[in-house]
This record gives sequence, structure tokens and C-alpha cells, in this order.
Amino acid sequence: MIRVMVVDDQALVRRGFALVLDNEPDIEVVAEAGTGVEAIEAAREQQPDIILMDIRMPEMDGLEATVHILEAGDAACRVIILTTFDPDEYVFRALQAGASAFVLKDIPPEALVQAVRTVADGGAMLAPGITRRLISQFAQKLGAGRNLAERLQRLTTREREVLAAIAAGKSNAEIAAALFIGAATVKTHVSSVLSKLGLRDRAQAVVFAYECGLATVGERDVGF
Amino acid sequence: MIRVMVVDDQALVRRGFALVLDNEPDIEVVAEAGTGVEAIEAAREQQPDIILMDIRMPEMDGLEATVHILEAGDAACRVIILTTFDPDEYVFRALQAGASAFVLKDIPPEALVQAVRTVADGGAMLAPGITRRLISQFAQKLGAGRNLAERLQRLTTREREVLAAIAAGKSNAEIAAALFIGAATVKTHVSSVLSKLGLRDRAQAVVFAYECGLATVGERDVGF
DNA sequence: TCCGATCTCCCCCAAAAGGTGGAGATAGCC
DNA sequence: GGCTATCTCCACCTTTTGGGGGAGATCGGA
Repeated sequence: MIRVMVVDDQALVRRGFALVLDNEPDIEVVAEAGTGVEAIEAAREQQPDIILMDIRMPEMDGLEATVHILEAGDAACRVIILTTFDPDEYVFRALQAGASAFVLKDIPPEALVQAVRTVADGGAMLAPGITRRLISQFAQKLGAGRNLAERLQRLTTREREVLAAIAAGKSNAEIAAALFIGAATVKTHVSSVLSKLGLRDRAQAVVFAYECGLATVGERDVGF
Repeated sequence: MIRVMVVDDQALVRRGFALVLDNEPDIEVVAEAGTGVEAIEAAREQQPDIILMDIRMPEMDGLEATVHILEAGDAACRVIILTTFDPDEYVFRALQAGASAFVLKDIPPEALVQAVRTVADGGAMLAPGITRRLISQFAQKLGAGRNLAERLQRLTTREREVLAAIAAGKSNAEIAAALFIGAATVKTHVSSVLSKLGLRDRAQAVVFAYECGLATVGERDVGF
């Protein structure tokens, strides 16, 4: 049995969703809430598996409530964001907040039921148009450094190691220590890297490393 | 009427999908192909709206064929990748190749039909588990620089502008020219930025900018 | 009005970075 | 054995960078 909570400030909408879901044999609506604050409270008491969350609500919006509920963590629940429109900002904030699904309110009832089952099953679901944008953004990132990666191939192994170290924010002296070579050697390698890639200084080298995928956002803790 | 082509090296599988789709009143299967090469040929001749593409095939795999077909471009078609398993590498390669959907072969027939309609309608669709991974990867990137973004707030407006310029690979002189201020002033700002953020040199500043989201991969053409 | 923050610019100086040219050692290839 | 590529290091030099300290102007708030 999938235990669901429905959160929406409009009682009518809320009841509508609740009725549709409660009608399913394997789904049970265990709570309803009309504000973000109520939602947090109810989530803690009822520990639902799935929360259907509206975004625009008085007191506290659905995204903020989602963050709180998921951070509390005692509830191993997943959140489905429901919204009327799909402005980009909401989508990104929702994904960042930890939502498992983002669907528009105009989806057919069966699709909503299916979404609940999918998410309860560990899956995720996005409205088709949103998936499209997410994919295109992702593909852009993936494909960004293709010609750059080719230029990267002109470097020797050692030079790529040095470039990676530069992209980690290391000074020449630190690179020397890390690679167990002399400072003079590092300078030689750095010069080769810059001239082979057509760059001017190590700052540009860092940019290059990120753009071509040699360095990646999120893989380092900036604790210089 | 949605014109569909089915590509799979196993004739039985191919026929199965074709029959399911042809059974729908608004869908017409206009071509079938058993290899990537055949698919490219058929796509050019028949100009289908949607291509159901298997990945593993002899002669040329589905992803390579997808790239060729979409690059040809004369066909304004969208590709749905069908596969038995869902190894990550395939997913990323598929998205990069330009696929609009990535679904597993075990989806129920109605869902496949729905996917075809969704994609024909300009949407995109991913298998639930894949959507989940895509979201988590995306959320990771988005959330990467949260504490960092706070540190960013300690900078003044001008200092953030300077930091952005540093992250663009500009030298102090270039920044001065870009912001219409003196070189000495730039040095002052750079010093403030570094000391406020606890960084040592501009290379680390570039790293910081990428990690906190001030700079983003793919937004710049590295044409220093 | 005075204070603090910000933006602007200056001087001096030390350290780091980057360029040029050279050189020895090793390894693989024709 | 020559030839090339790579890795290692050195010396010399110029430019850039970054730090320290100071200073004038503006603006907004206490």
C-alpha cells in the first residue's frame, strides 16, 4: 500500500487529487495539507511514502517545504511536485530541493496514478517538455568540449597531468611536490601546455580544463 | 498521422513493435530496418517523424546511426532509443547523439504508444530509473556551490564583476579595458577578491568561479 | 554631521609566472 | 647507429601578479 499525502492550498484541487488516488486499490491518502507549514507537520506525523506537493502556497511554498521535509530525513519519502505552469526556475529549484518528479496539473488522472507508482518504485518522472529541456541542457554540457578534447590530445601524458594540477589550483611549486619533479621541470611543462593549447596563462588553462571536461564542477571541495 | 520507422536487428521484435503501433489509428509504420546502415538509407527515403531505434545491431549500432540521421538533418525526425538494459554509457551517448527518448524494451505497449505520441508532440521521455539518475546528477551540479555561493555574497558588486572577468581568462589589463577603469584599480579589486575568498591566485579564483556557478561550462567559446 | 562602505587610483616591492635557449637521459622507431 | 619524442633540469630575463599601505570621492545610513 502506497501512503500518500496531498498538499495544495486550494481545498477543491486537493480533494480532487485525493479522490482520484484513494480510488486506487494500492494507494491510500493518509494526509492532506493546505500550507507548507502544515505539510511539514503532517509529514512528520504520518510518514507518507509519497507527497504530492503544490508549489504556490501561502505561508511557505512547496519547494521550501520539500527541502525541510527531506532534510528532516526521518521520513523516507519522495516528493512529486505539481504545478500549473512550468517556469524553468521552479524546475531547477525543485530538482535541487530533491523532488523525484515534476508534473503539470493538467496530466490525465491515470498518468498521475502511474507517476505515483513509478516514484514509489524508486523511479522519477518529469513532464515531457521538461525532460526535453533537461536533456538538451545535459547534452550541451556533455558535448561542450569536443573540439577542445581533441586539442587536449596534442599534449603528452605528463603535460596533461600538469594541466590537471593547474586546474586544481596548484602553484608550480605544489605541482612539483605532487609529481615528485623539480620546479624547473614544472615550468617547462607549463610552458609547453600553454603554447600547445594557445593559452596565455594558467588562469586560461583552468578555464580550458573545465570547458573540455578535464576538470568537472562538483568533484573537488574548494578547500585550497 | 505520425509516421514511424522501427529499427531492430531481430525481425520478430521489430514486427512486434510495428504491429502494436500500426494498430493505433493515428500512427503509421512506414519503414523497418535491421541495421544502422539500412536505417540511414530508409530514413532518407521515407522521412519518418519518429524512429524507434535499437542500440545493439550489426554493421552500425543505433547510436551511431542516430547521429548520422540527425546530422543529415533533411529529416526533421525524432529518435526514441529502445534498449534491453540501461547501462549509463549508453544513456549519455544517446542523449549526446540527440535522442529524444530513452526507454526500456519491457515497457507496456500502451506506454510505448504514449511515448511515440509524446515525442511526436515535441516532448521527451526517459525510463523512470534513468530520469532519476539524470536528475540526481543535475541536482549535484546545481547544488555543488551552495556554501561557495554564500562566500560569493561577501564580495561587492564590482568585485564579483572582476571575478567573473578573471574566470573568463582575462588579464588585469584586459579587465581594466573591459570595465573602463585603471589597471591599478583592477589590482585592488583582485586583491580584495582573493583575500575575501581565501584564495591565493587568479587560477584558484577561476576554479572557485566554476565551482560556485559564477562561471559555467559551455557558455563560453574558448577562443582566447 | 560623521562614519562606514565602496570605487577609484597611486607607489613600492617581492614573488611568481612565463619565455628563450640549452642540455642530458631514456626509450622507441626506421 | 641515427632520429625523434619525451621527461628531466638549468640559467637568464621580462612581465605579471599580488601584498602593503595610503588617499581622494561618493553615497547612504546612524
